[in-house]
Amino acid sequence: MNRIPVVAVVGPTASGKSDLAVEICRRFNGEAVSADSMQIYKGLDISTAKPTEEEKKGIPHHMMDFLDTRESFSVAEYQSMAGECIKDIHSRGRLPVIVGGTGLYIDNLLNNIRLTEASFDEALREKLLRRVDEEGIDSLLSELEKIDPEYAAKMHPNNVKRIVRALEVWYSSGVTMTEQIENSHAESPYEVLYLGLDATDREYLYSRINLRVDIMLANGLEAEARDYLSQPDMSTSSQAIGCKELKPYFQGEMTLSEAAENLKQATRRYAKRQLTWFRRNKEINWLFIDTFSSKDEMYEKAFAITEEWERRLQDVQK
RNA sequence: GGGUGAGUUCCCGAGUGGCCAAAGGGAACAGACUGUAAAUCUGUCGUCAGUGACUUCGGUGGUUCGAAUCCACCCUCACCCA
Repeated sequence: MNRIPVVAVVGPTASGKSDLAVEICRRFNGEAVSADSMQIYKGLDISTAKPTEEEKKGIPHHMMDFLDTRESFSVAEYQSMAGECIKDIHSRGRLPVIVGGTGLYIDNLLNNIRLTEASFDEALREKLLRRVDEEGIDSLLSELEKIDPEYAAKMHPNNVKRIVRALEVWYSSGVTMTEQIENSHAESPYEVLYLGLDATDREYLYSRINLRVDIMLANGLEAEARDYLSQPDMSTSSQAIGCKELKPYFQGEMTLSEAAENLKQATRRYAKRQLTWFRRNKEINWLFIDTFSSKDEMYEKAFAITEEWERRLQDVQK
């Protein structure tokens, strides 16, 4: 079976993924496929740090800027939509370049994880959540122990979301979470080259984040947040870092600079969690942005790795 | 000049004679993660050797078998009176 070659540019926020992806696309005839749980939304241009038209340099960007902020979204939808994008780009003879910081989306997509058959049942979740309030989580955890002792053993009692989800999967599909995970490993249709961005000095990354938040503020983040927060009924998008941190300022509970500090901190913590996620993927070719004397030098290194990967792919096909 | 209150481990903050290396929170660091993932959860968090030792609670001295906790003086800060 011939796999579809895909380049994946991953890393924490503010590490320079978008720029690198664009350069890879320019050099290798590619198109970008965003893997970002928040850039899928329309609006929120500043807070989610979407690349501007100028920064895109004419490269098509898929899976970005198409969903209303009131709509919820999930990994499963991402996986199937992005999968279609990849197929389409490949069929046109171009290289799909996945770029983003949402590790879950990337892993599910590129490893071709098969999720449960059963679609998400909101009523069931509400029912289980109500039971948590009424009976306490211990009751649900011991129920899970009877159904799936292996998975239950890994659950901390505070981990309400995952305990509820495991029960949810069982009651809606008759499959335990342990079985589901075992069954999920399908063969991947992709041949992936992972390029990861990080910094040897964490402070270097953090100062880039701080700077970026200041730039966002200067570019009108406040107005974007005011506008966003004025609309009701948001789901997935309400979790985005950017607008919610400014709310206390709008409500007069803190100064703008205090809110900005919180926003920077939330972003730094997010970057750290992203790193934790990506670091366990041993296939990633890490590029440490603070070890290059210029952006171009870093791009050249990335190009070299990509060229070698392409060469190896061609050898295999011969 | 007088009075009152306060100074605790990176920060906030509890502790008012032994059970205190010192609650709790935050930050930081590390980890997890299978349909909410920019979310959620966990662990570590004075130092060193790892069931123990050592140095900490503004400073100095004292009381006591024993002090972050009591006493004296000093330093700093806040507020009040002049």
